[in-house]
Amino acid sequence: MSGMPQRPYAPVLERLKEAGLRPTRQRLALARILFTNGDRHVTAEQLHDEALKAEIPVSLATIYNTLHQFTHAGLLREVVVEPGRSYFDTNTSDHHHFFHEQVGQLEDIPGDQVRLAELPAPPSGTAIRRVDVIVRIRPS
Amino acid sequence: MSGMPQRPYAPVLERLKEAGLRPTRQRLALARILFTNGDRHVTAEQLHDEALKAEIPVSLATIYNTLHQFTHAGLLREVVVEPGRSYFDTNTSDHHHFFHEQVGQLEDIPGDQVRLAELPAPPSGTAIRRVDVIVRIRPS
DNA sequence: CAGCAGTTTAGAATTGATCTAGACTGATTC
DNA sequence: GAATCAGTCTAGATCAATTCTAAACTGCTG
Ligand SMILES: [Mn+2]
Ligand SMILES: [Mn+2]
Ligand SMILES: [Zn+2]
Ligand SMILES: [Zn+2]
Repeated sequence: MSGMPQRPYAPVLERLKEAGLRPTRQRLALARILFTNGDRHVTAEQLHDEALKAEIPVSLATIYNTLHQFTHAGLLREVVVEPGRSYFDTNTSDHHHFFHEQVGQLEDIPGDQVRLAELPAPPSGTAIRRVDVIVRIRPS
Repeated sequence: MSGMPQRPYAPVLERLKEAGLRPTRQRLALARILFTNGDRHVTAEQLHDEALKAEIPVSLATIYNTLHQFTHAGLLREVVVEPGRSYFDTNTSDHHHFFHEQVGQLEDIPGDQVRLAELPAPPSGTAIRRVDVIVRIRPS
């Protein structure tokens, strides 16, 4: 047992380099957790727990640093749906979200499934940076 | 100087009674600040400051209590746009928002100025509780 | 392999919000 | 109007998420 890691580091290493981020032990490990498991929406706390379970002792401060660096590098996108807690989205393409309030869980809505037929012009002197559509759902 | 207050208490008193909330000194004062100045988007901290400036010493705990009671009574609506801070909206009609990120300020978009032409069905077993559209803007 | 900018980290600090338990008060009853 | 009491208010403690700090560490480059 235990030869090479289940998942290769090469692709995420490449992503970090492209983003101009030094591929440190912690960043590599976190990038692998985040980017080799399909689209994800994680909180800092969740990622921290996962890292520790995967035997990667990372401090919470580094989790926050890394999440923000990845976000600023365009590898992640921050989504705010609840006061007091941020979610980080590995899907950086144009899309929107269901938010399951009881569970605190985000789910993608493909970008083409929400059409904003009409959108007002931004107040003069301002430009639109991003449009977020949050569809809040609950068990029925 | 100082006869009757600039703004009458009667109308807000009426609103409180209708909502089944006992019209206490603090609730009356806060309701007057909130509801007799047009549509507003305030944080707890902002409302607290305003109250103190208006010579109405209210504790921060009461500010939070009141904001939540008003929200649950349908007099206010909570809007989440930033991690770590909630805004309370005196406009409870169906509408959406510009959010000026640099300033931390919300601005109404009339409900009919955003049309969601297409909206996906909610995941089975769930129902839509509310749809929030946040248009994030910045100075250009 | 020396040097150093960039990175990580433990722990303290900050922030917005909530909780607690006791004091207060608006409404109701006599 | 005084007594009563559920509902309300408040100071202060507490909490959860996040950020900050300053010192140790580590990936590069020369
Ligand atoms: Mn950031
Ligand atoms: Mn609430
Ligand atoms: Zn997403
Ligand atoms: Zn509004």
